Amino acid sequence: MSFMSDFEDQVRSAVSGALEAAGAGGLDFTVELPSVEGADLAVPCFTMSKALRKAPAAIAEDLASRIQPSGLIASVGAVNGYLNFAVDTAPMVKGVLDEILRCGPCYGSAPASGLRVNVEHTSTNPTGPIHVGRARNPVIGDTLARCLRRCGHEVTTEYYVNDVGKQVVILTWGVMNVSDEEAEAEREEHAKASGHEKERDKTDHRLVAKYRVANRRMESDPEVQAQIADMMRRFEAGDSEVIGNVRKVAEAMLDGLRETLATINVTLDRYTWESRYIEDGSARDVVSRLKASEYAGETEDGACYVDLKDFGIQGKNTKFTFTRSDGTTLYTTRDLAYHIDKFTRSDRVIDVLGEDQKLGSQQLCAALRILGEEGVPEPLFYSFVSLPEGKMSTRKGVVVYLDDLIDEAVEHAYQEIRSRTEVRGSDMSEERMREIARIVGIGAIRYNIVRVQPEKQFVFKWSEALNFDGNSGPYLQYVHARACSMLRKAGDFTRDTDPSKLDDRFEVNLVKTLARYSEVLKAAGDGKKIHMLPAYGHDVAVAFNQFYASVSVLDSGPRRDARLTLVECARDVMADVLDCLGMGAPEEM
RNA sequence: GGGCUUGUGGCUUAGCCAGGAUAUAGCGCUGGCCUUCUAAGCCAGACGCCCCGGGUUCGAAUCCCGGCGGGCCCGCCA
Repeated sequence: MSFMSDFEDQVRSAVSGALEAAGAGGLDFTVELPSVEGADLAVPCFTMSKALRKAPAAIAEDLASRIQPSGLIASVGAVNGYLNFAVDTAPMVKGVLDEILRCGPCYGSAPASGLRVNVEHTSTNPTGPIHVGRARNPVIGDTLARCLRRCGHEVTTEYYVNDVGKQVVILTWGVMNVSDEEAEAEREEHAKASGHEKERDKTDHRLVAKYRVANRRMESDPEVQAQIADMMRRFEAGDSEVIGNVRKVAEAMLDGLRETLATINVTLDRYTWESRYIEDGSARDVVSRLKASEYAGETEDGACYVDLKDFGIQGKNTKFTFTRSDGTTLYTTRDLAYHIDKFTRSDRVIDVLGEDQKLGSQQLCAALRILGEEGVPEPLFYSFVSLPEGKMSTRKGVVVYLDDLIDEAVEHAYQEIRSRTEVRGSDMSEERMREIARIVGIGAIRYNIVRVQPEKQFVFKWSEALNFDGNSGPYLQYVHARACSMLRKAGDFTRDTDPSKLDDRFEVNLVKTLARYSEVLKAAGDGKKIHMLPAYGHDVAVAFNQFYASVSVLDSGPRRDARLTLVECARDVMADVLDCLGMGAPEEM
């Protein structure tokens, strides 16, 4: 149990007691975080006004006079119709710091819940490199997974690989039919158009050139179109040669994507291939179960659907088709089989999806209910990232690749580090500077993505992506590096959590901020509000920097050990926040 | 056309679901702070009809209704 929730419990019972004494026992009230300084929790008295037939201000005065500060409650006051409570800072400071030192990296985390949570994220079609338009998905998904682990759950992250369908078949046709020379020419042209010297030598970038050429040729050449259509037919008929080729190409592309994901600290526990649900017959099973349902119907051509109008789906989207007229399954049918499968191995299923999937996800949930499945996936939607000039498109080449963004951010970080080491006259090695530049550049990218609520539209701007000041990833990392530097310079010290030595307002404020961590993790993980986490990290950083600026830790006589202990605790919490954000925690920068 | 979503200082953004005190923070802007623990920092300041109009309420950025602007979706695609 965290310190602040103990405090809240005491406030609740104090107010209940006071109401009882005032002859209004059982009256409902809320406890909230005050927006004014000098109070740690507040109880608004406006709602009690009617029942007590008294002005809120008078109620607050009356209740305040009936509460004796005790336990963790240091003071009670009546202001503007609110009951304001201040926490007793001494036990708070000691309690929180002792807890951080006792728990180590587990501080803030909840005990094991035994709940199996599956987080599906990224799942981009293996037809081209990841671009910033889609980059929100892995960052949101990975951050959420890290939060959920800290909420005590057994988390599995999973990538659903779409190796079925026209797009991968076109790519496969391209890989088999477009010559390396032709692809190279395409790459050069594309590089020129996007302002690069040359395209990078990386599997996914090499393969996507063939995909682009294949798309162009298909549009202009009916013969190519026929070949691709033939491949599609053979694929759906279960031709093992075609399926094998497609799988091989998709694997190669996926290797490139995995490499990119790994550089931004995203690794997934499991890759599930869509074709598997055709092979193992579970998609067919879904078909026969849906056909047997009372909502099933069939078009004149023989395509099958279920009508979802009783499931809250509006307008002309109520017919959810699950087989073509030739009887073959559709993406959505296989997605049903996939979700049924996920629920056999998870208690809670979360899908991180682009906003274009909203209707599809609703239909999926309705179909699962028709199938009598108990579990329903929880979608987490994000809006697309666009460029100032408009939407990104792999095929048109209007795109900023995540790999390019990473390079740019790392280079920018390197320049910053180099100029700083010069100013400071430190002798950091070239290798070390490069290493830290990676941590800082990648941290900036991840932070920049999660700091905004997922549903908000996001226009990609280099100036924002490369902002290393203020509300940025490097700002948090800087605090960690500063704290490490101080602890390095301090040498050995004896841990001291004596609150009488930590009574400066900035010290108390820093501890209060550290005390909030577990609540933040709960909201960010279980509540799926991951943007709370970067905001919290920013709060910790601000509190630390204020403390840093107001006292000279290494030169503070009898308070030195206590202050160093606070520095250590702040650094450890910040290190965990950074890790939860999938960012590195550099010891110098 | 219908559905979903979004609109908060010049720009970006928190708060909205569970309505309450002077609306959060960053960039940018103005002015201060490095002989002393990393100035990627700290301090002070200016900048807001919380898209518009109604309604509910003692009280609305928040809830309801109606507009307007942006985004997404409405395939026997994936």
